[in-house]
Amino acid sequence: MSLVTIKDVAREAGVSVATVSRVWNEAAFVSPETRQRVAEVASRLGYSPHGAARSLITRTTCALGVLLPDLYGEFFSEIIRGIDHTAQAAGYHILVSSSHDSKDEIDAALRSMRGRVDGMIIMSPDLETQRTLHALQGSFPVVLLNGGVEANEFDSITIENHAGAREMVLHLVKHGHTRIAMIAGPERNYDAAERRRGYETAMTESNIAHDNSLVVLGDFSERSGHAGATQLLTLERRPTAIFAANDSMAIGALSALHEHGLRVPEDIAVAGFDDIPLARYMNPPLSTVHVDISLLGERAATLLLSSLLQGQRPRQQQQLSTTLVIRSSCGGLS
Amino acid sequence: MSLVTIKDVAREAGVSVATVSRVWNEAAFVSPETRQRVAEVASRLGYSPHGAARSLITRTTCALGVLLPDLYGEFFSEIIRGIDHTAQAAGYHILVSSSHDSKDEIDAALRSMRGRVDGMIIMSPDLETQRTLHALQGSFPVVLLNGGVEANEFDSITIENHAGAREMVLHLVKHGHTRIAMIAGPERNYDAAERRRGYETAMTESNIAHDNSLVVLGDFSERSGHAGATQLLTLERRPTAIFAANDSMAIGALSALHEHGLRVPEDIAVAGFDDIPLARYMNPPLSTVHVDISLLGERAATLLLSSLLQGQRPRQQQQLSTTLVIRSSCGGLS
DNA sequence: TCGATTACTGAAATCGTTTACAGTACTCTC
DNA sequence: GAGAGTACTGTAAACGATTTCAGTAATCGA
Repeated sequence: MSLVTIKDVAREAGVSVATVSRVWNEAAFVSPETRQRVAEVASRLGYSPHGAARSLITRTTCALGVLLPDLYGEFFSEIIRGIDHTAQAAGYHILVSSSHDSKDEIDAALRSMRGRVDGMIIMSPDLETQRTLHALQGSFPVVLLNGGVEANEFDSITIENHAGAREMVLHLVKHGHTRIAMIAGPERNYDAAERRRGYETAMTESNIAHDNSLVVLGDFSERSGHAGATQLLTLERRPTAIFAANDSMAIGALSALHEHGLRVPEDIAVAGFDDIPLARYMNPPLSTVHVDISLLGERAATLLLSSLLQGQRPRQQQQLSTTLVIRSSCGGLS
Repeated sequence: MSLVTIKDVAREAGVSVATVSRVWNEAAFVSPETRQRVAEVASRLGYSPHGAARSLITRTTCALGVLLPDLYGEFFSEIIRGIDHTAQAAGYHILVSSSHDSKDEIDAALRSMRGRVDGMIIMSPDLETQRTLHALQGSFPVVLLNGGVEANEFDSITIENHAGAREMVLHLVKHGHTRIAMIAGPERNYDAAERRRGYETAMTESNIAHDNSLVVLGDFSERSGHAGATQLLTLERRPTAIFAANDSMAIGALSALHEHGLRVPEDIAVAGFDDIPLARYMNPPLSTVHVDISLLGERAATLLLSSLLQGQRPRQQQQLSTTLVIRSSCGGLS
């Protein structure tokens, strides 16, 4: 693979390396014959420039780093998909690294990506790690997903977690539910915290007394949703609706309810958050707060690319809006 | 980010760049005082070595390239997850690139990764592109996922598609089904072709006359599974079981059946392939052919890493075995 | 015919590292 | 006190590209 260098091509074609480089980059004036000959030799030898060497001198790698907390489920695959599509269209690669929760891990990942990427997209919903990022401010083009850092330190895109959750809960209230349970996400997770806050806001606005036993904690996995719902069913006064902080947990909850012989939505309503592609194929189809996840990735990549091209410019904070998608799992189709 | 170089550190610490390099790589003898001083200056200046420069001289990038057909759904997120975990543990990064179907796209992706990765994991189920890969043989460490290339050209890992599909269909037959439909995958897709072949083998072995109208084509998406099932329901003699070439399509099929008011498995049995994490949370829980997808990724990464370390060695062809997971969607729990 | 312009090409510096090689300054050993 | 080792450190040559600068040959206008 990396055996044939620009020198080989130059020697074989009887020109200097400079000329080969010029042919390759279609830069300056090269006579048609020379260009032709070099191109021919290059393709015969199977030459393609060495990325590292190139980026050493051009000071650009044409690669974006992507740091994610963990690669699990459709949520992350959709994000990566969005980022990759946008990056690829602009001729960029993406360097993915997952499972970075602790400060040290993030630090290490950042260091080891130095000189390999032109900028980074970081999704670090854990509230703890925000401080690490703080230090890094300004030294490197970064786009934050689901940050929760103070405004204008970084470019960032956040989901309208609070508004979306509030809206869904209000919808449930509107359809007569008052005992609405929530399967919340990890406590230290920013998105989870905001969604929970949205739930609480809606409950308060609806003058429903707060009942702590109605909120159980999950970790965004189907398994934890299943466990959460099971726990809720043991309550003396059973909730009439369950709002899960993401679709995976909602799906786990659905399955737990079925196991207990409960009908959804007749006996108990269920709603999720994210609208992963599978949500509409559930039985019953899952009502959820729609987030265009892949768009989230696209936006992040676009933002990062624009900041690479434009250099210094004011930081941008974007919000990704959510919409209610009412299917039949919450019984509020009317 | 890339402002502070080894020279800066050297100057600041009053030593040569060689010494700094030695401290960093913990290589040769450096006096404790010097080491201490250099380390202190380095961390004060926030130095970390420039990846490109480093890999230029060391001729190693500590990165693996991953070429995928498309990043969609849990299947791919699980694969990437498996690869990333293994790579990370070995101190490697992964460079992901998706949506490469045509020969030209794969070519371009391969070229542009030159000098940026030490080896590649390629998943190119399309039978067409196999020829492109052929050309590349031997020039670069490559592990193929779901290949279908002739043995011993590359390291490869393939799923036991044929055996798994056959086993599932035999299971359905054993439970009394004779009109078994299949929602197959894309025709030019290797995995899809093998799974279909497994279905046909099982039908033949069971002396069930082949009925072409029982096989409809999908593209591995939920949507196409939904469409496929809908189509099958229009048949005069309705099938009593549907075997989908992957879980996403099976899930789509489930949803179509529910919409038509059919009970699963009482009216019609459904089975899938892959056992994505969600399968068990379906309603009813989906019977499927279990594939440890994340292990597939891990194995691929492990294989590639070992070939990087060991250099030339005989090619390895591994098979990833499948197991039947009978849940209630196919009614054969007994 | 001469100088200027144009069109093309090559030599060499550069990017930020690693590493072979060549010192230097000790400490031992006899 | 000479020679040999040891422990450390610096110089400089790579790695494979890009790019500035200068040089050459051909063409052109006067």
